[in-house]
Amino acid sequence: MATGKKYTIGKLSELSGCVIQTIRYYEQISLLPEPDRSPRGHRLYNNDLLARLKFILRLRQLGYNLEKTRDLLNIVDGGKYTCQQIKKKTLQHAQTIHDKITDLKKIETELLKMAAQCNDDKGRDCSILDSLFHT
Amino acid sequence: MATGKKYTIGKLSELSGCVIQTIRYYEQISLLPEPDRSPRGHRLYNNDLLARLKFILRLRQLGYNLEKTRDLLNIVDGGKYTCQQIKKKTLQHAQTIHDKITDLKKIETELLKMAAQCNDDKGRDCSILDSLFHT
DNA sequence: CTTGCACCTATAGTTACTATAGCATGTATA
DNA sequence: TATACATGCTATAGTAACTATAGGTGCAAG
Repeated sequence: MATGKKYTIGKLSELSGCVIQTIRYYEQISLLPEPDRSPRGHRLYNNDLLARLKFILRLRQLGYNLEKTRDLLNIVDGGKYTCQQIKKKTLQHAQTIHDKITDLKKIETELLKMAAQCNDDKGRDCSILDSLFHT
Repeated sequence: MATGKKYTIGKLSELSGCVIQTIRYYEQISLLPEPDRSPRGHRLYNNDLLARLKFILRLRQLGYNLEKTRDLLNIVDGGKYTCQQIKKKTLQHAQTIHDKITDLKKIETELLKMAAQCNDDKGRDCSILDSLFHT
């Protein structure tokens, strides 16, 4: 099997949906390895790097921050993991997401409660501002 | 009715629960006005400023960013608002919180679905990584 | 007298990008 | 042949909302 296809950064951007600056940024912080370069000095990517970038983007979509993303990449790169470990980490992350949801729900409830107390007046006597000022 | 009590920034920090640096930061970005100064140049706050700071902190707790916070402060400062307006803004903000909750719930569902597909194996054949790599 | 405390200013660091300036090179067109 | 355009490059600054640090002042207690 010959060497696979090579993409410029523009093509990688197109294929991954990730803007060029972010790709370079991920390289800078070593989430992506330094790719080959053309004689002109342009970055050349292959399918492996495309897959790695997509993996990173998927984790970001799922709310992993870059540190957690790096952590997972290291584990996968090292090859010394068990499916159990990955599951545990996944559930831990799900829990942090769940905690955020809980916080936001509390906030939503408070906001709706405040809004419901409003007499919908055209005046300046505002129960919302009152409760904002006295809590 | 004599002039009210004056607090140093340390006291204001204690009374409000806001750290000193943040108080100075809010002053720097003009969320808080420049307070009086002692002969030594130390900031001196009064109850009005304490109330204003608490109001800001409350909005921050409720998920308002500084721009939205500033917006509300301007409205209150201007005095030209109706209770209706405030209610509308409150409900709009509640909606953005709700949207965040919706996003996070989607993420949580996906994470739990992935975790549920895991065979809990001690091996390296991991369905979670598979789905992460192929989505 | 010197140690400690509370305050001061100005500046840099954090996260995860995003945008800009200024440059090189290859291709398409006038 | 000249020039414009596209694509790439590096380095640096800006964003949000703080947080932390360095270096300095002045007062009071031991």
